[in-house]
Amino acid sequence: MKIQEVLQEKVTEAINAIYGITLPSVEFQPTRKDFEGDVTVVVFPMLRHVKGNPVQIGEQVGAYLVKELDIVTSFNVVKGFLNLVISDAFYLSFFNKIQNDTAFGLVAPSDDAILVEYSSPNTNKPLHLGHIRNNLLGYSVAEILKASGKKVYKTQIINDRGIHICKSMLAWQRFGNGETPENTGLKGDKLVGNYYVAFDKAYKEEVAKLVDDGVEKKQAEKEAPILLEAQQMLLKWEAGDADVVALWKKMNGWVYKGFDTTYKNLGVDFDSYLYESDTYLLGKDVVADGIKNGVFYKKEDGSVWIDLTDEGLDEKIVLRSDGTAVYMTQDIGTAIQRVKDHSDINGMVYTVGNEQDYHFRVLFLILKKLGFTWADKLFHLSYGMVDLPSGKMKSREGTVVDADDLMEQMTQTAGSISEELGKLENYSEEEKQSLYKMIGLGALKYYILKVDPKKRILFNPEESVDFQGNTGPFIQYTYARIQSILRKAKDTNVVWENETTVVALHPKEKELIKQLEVFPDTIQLAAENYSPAVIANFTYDLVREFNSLYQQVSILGETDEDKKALRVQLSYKVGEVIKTAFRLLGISVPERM
RNA sequence: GGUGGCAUAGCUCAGCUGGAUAGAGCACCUGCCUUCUAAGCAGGCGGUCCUAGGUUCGAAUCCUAGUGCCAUCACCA
Repeated sequence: MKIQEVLQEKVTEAINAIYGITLPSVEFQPTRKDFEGDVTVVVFPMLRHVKGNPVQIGEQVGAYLVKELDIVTSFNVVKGFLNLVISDAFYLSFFNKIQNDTAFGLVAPSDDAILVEYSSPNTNKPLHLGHIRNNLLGYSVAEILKASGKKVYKTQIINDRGIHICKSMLAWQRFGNGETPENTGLKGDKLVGNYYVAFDKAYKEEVAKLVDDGVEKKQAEKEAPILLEAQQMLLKWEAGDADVVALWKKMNGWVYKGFDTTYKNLGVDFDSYLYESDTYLLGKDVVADGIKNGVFYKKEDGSVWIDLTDEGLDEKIVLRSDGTAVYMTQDIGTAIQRVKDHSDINGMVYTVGNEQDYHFRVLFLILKKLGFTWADKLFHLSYGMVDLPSGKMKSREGTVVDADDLMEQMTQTAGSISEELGKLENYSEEEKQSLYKMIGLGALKYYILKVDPKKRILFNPEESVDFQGNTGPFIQYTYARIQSILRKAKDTNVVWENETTVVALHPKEKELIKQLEVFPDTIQLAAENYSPAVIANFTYDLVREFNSLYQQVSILGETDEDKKALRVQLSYKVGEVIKTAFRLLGISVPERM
């Protein structure tokens, strides 16, 4: 049984015995470092039920607990706080229980399934830093949900059709001279992205020329020939024009290959994909039914709307006057399709930036009004933008931090730091490169995931991501250090796999076990809040606690064999927890660094 | 203008959903490598928790109003 449950029961019992009153609940918190004790009972909330002086109540309850419970060895009362000292025996017994539990903290997957959507890029340009945050968040939340006991499907919907890809296609036709990823050596998504930029340049030139000729700017922006041509191309695509479709397939193929490389480097994956070209017509039937049910209504021009003013929102269009689908139509269809495809799911998570908060509020509300009971189980995992000091990133203007470049740069930085420290004499060049990548990406991922998803991130490319302090490499370093201890322990035949027989703990050892103890709750908390940051902060605290122990006491130099074994055991367990926690963040840990 | 989000040390962030003297990292300053990896440890400096009210034993946390920044309110996706 957990310590809080035991204490809860006994504190209630104590109050009942002394005052004859049954408390509905008892409030606990970890004792602050400046006071003696491990667990603190907050007496103040009891005053609502028990009349008396908080200090006196604390004293009485404390005395009762010490008498009745072996695990409470002593207590002190400060104001309304009853600080309890918990026996070493309790922590030792807890540690004995978990030390060989390879699934410590994890809950076995149940039938409670959930679908997590993330990434979902457009196919006309390469992935950038904004996508990195999306991917890391979505992947990590999926892993955390899995660890918390859910069955998880990772998926994404690829926006492979629309005017944006037509722009790249048109520019490539016009200026491309037959360039391909093969004959240029460029990554496919980069090549296609270049033509998206080329389109924008040509378009702006045409607009400027029209304006020079006396056309109104707004008019010119609508009438630039190259834009009209791109719109024509989209119509042809929708009509199934063979040439256009062939070009579309070819260029999307290049992009997918490029994306695959980026995803692989980033270490994210998916269980299934949906393509907008397959789903963009879904939802139209639903809209038709919705009109019959009176959920939607048709305007004179034929466009279809929903009135959400009663819910404090606006009117929203769900079908154009020409009968074509809008974004919302497609999302309605996609949601329904997903429920059909995964009959076991009990919820969906959409990892999409907070600029679309309104869209998802409307989407969920529409689905609810349409009578889908699962609409209540949808969650928009909304996250803040990644901005540069110069402002927002814009692909068309080339002010983006490219995902591949950033990963490469992080890897190089990790490499130069490593070289400088020079701890890897007997590593091959290949091993070194893979380690640098692990560290560089660890720094990047941790940097992004440690902040609350809701918050905006300001990314300054000039000031490189740190490798010291509260960072990924710091935690990886601690893991590597532990592995070094374990290797040496093995070499010197330290036996540490058995239950410990030590009876008294060093204060630092106790602190470390206390931190290990909260790991399972931390995973649940992270899952409830869809927040990898919770895991990151926990891991950082654990590592700091370990490093403090490491500097203060000798592990392998300990002369008492039992104590030495316990410290090795503890090191091992801390290493395992770091590894598990980092796996939930999508970060690998090295044997050496 | 309406709606939503955010505001904590010079900078980047925590703060367990109302508890004790608000915590870390970076930066700056002191110490600690002939002993398990110094990407580390120990310490110092640094705060009007945006402002003003309110709720209560108790507020960075909850409520109200205001200020600032961001997003959003399209027959774009």
